Amino acid sequence: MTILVGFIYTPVKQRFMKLTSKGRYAVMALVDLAKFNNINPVSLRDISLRQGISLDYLEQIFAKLRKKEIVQSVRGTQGGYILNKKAKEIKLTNIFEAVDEKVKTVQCKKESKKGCNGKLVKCLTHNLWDELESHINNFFDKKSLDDLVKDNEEKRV
Amino acid sequence: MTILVGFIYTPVKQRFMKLTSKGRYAVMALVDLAKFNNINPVSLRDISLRQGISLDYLEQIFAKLRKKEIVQSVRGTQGGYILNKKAKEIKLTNIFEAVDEKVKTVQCKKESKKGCNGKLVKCLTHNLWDELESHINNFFDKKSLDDLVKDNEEKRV
DNA sequence: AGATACTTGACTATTTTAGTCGGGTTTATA
DNA sequence: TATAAACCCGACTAAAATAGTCAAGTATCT
Repeated sequence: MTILVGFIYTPVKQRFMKLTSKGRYAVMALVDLAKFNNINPVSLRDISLRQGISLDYLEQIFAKLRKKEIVQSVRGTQGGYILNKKAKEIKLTNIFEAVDEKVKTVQCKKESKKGCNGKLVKCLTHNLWDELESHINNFFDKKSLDDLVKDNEEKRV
Repeated sequence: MTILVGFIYTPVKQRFMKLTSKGRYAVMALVDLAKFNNINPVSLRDISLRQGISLDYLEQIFAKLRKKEIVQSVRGTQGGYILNKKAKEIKLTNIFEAVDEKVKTVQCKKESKKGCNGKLVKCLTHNLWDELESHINNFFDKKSLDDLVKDNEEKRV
């Protein structure tokens, strides 16, 4: 039963944090790319086969990565993708940003003079989400593609 | 174009990490409850009004919290909910678990003898997701409801 | 010329989210 | 004892997001 008097309830439909297959695929594909990125470009077909990701979906993901200048494309036969920066300089944050995975936990705008949820005060848990956000982003900011490749090589030995 | 020879591609539809309004509402509501949980039970109606969360939705959320014994219900007039444990003993992990917010980053089963994605080896980024999972859960395991209430009181002063 | 590979954009089945809605039952109090 | 406040329960749903698919290109190497 919803009977609210003198109070307009405005639903908040927005998801406030996500991390899905798209982001995971992007990272997996880039680690693969970084590993095989010696001289020749790596084709999406190869990545698709090795990593078990739909080729069509990979194309979408790489279009985004290209726009954000994380990879460069080489067209034609023997073409593919190469990294556009050193693996050390590509942080997880950059990758997730590129493919639209947000780690934004607070939907209240900092610029606005109002508090959260249209109220005049900060919501009770505002600081928590702020903290959480930086906790996670801190992790992503530190981790580079290079770390992942090295981590992977170590485990192989 | 998807032309894969000798390779059966099995899509993974599963989201691997989420944290949405339901979890946020649960935490907000419980902080509210903990603050006003002195002698009398707190009604969902009051929480709804104070926190701007749909009453119907709150009822769903509290049903789950009750099943997990985080809150206790008091029926009848002047009824409501009370905490079933000390605020110090209720960790964020418990809350998120209760309302089905998973922080499970790896979909590969640890028990299975196979690796990830049905392959024989771990996927390239397996360790990353493992690390991320414990990084986040570590944060949630430490934070208790009591911390949040105190944090809130401090900021008021 | 032909094959390989990237490029673009539209389309879609399925699932999830964030609720709503309608009917209960329980209990304090007037 | 009537009533209203509160919890209880299950079904339903609009909208959005996800994880793709599909079609029709263009560029480049051999």
